[in-house]
Amino acid sequence: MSTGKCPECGSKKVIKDFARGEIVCGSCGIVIEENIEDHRPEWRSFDSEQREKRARGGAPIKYMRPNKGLVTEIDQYNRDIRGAKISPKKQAQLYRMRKWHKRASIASSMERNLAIALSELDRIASYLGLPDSVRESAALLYRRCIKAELIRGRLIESVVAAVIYATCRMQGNPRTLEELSKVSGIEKKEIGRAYRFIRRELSLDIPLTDPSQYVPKFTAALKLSGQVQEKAIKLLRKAIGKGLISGRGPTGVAAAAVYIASAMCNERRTQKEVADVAGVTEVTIRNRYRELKKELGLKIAL
DNA sequence: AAGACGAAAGTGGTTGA
DNA sequence: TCAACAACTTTCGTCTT
Repeated sequence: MSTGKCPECGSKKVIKDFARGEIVCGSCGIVIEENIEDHRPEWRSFDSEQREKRARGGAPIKYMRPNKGLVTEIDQYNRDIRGAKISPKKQAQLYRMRKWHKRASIASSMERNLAIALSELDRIASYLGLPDSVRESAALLYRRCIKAELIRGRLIESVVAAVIYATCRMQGNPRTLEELSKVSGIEKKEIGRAYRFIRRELSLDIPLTDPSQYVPKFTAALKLSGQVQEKAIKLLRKAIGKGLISGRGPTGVAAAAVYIASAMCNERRTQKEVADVAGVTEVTIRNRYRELKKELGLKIAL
């Protein structure tokens, strides 16, 4: 193995040439080792925070993810496969080939981007069981993002997730950032950031999420009757009328309403059960529940 | 024993200077 | 860019069923 010392001449000038996969002695030129693997990360980092985020075990990302590694390249060395120099005429030809290859790549990068994005979009959509209408609108929205050049500098996946998030909300079928994060593998804040960005740049008009939109999901997950569902939505209507929900997380409010409604209909669920399906804590339910009870003057036997 | 309740301290994100 | 801030979570002790 590479000891940092040349076995032939003893010189310490040992050079790792990753482009050729060789370890050579910088002094006498002997090849110490052939076919070495490049253990350098395939990413660059600009500060320690990034380095921590990107460092990981396993194979380079480009082999784990389809499409990402699939770019053809014409390398920069004017040599044939045996390493011999090639004629000036051929060199000129190679130069032109490189040039046009590069141009063609850029022209098709948009197409490729879209292709990756659409397959990812489809994957997430089926994972979340979204209807075709959502997929269509989401795809359309993504195309708008490309046109407006909003993708550059962002992971395709995070934009896709943001687009789906936005579309779901616009169609009154909201998903939480949590859910998107789970199926896309992108961090919640990253999706949120991308979402806010495209909403601003495309000036999308997306209203605040109405808590009652979450109610059917929660009641279904808790196997509660339609009666409870209606009751919960009625409670929320009143609460909204009193301006009780502004600034509150919609899931928390919805969860509290479901909790109250379940108790009122004698189909009681514990705070913990409701909290789990809603993705909030019991404490939050209690806080919302307290507010609802107070403001709506509810008398409930609990 | 399990659930409900609430206080206090901690966390991550938004906002306004 | 930074500090203040609101919403939410975590943790923990107490009370109720």
